[in-house]
Amino acid sequence: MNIGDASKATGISVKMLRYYEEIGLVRPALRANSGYRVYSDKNISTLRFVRRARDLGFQVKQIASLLDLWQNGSRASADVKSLATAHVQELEQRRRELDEMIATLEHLAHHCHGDHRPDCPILQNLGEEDAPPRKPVRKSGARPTFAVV
Amino acid sequence: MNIGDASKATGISVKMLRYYEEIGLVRPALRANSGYRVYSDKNISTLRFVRRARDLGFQVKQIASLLDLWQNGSRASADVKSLATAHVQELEQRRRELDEMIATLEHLAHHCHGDHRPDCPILQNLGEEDAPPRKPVRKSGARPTFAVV
DNA sequence: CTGCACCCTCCCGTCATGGGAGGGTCAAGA
DNA sequence: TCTTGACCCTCCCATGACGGGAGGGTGCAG
Repeated sequence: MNIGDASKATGISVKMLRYYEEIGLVRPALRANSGYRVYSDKNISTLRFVRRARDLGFQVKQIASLLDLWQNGSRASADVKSLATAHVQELEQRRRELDEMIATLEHLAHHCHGDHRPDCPILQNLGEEDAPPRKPVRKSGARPTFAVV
Repeated sequence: MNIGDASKATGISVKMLRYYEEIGLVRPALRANSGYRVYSDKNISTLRFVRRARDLGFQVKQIASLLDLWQNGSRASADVKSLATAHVQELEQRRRELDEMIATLEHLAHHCHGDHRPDCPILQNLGEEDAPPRKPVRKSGARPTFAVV
């Protein structure tokens, strides 16, 4: 199987297949004499695992850990579970943030008549003076992930 | 007001204040003889507007549009509203995706006993063979934003 | 043999943000 | 007056998870 077939089989773009290899998430594929990457069924199922984890919003580093656990027969399920629940908590945190934004915006939009007149509670709210000064710090948790989030 | 004070007053980091200026989101601040940026109260309130919009998950380009509308007395509230509701829909899309991930993971984690034994439905699920082949395409909607997403 | 689809590497762009080097400015205190 | 330390400046690089494209090789069908 060449990389294009592997892409179709896994749902991971060709670019990403090469990238995952480059960053060491998966072991380098074997090469044909031509230099083309060659994928085995085992490679494919590993990659499929990766895609699924990615679909669940795991970051590449976490996927690496999951892969380790997956391939290590003597793992403890507790390790997997804690990884998963930690991730769930992060997702929930992001969801809370989204909820807040959505609620605020829907509230404001609901009170905006949305016609030719200029007055609009959305802009009024954004322009108010009482801004909660919130530190210019944004280091923990909630980092951007790939597209899906 | 120097940039550090502006940062404290707005909750935007010094780095970001310079960045917003650089990309043209806000007009360049005046400079003192020393070369230091000097911020007026008006500058501060504009920046506060920016931070609020950012807190609501708007991207920089959208914030630029909002700023235009804000500063343009002859705007139509309909324009603001449509911008806002489009954004809400995007946030809702992301929330749906999060919901799906969370539901799946919680379900799996719930059935994982999480002890010393290796068997674990989470890994089993990720490793299953029936992966929905989903195209390796991810171009529309759902792009990563800053931290909060 | 030609054409086309595929593959290769290498480099750059994205978006919002932080980090740090290397150096100038300013005000308070000794 | 000199020093110290807290600011500020610009410039460049890194992040994460991708995509785009140039420039060139490979492989197979007609």
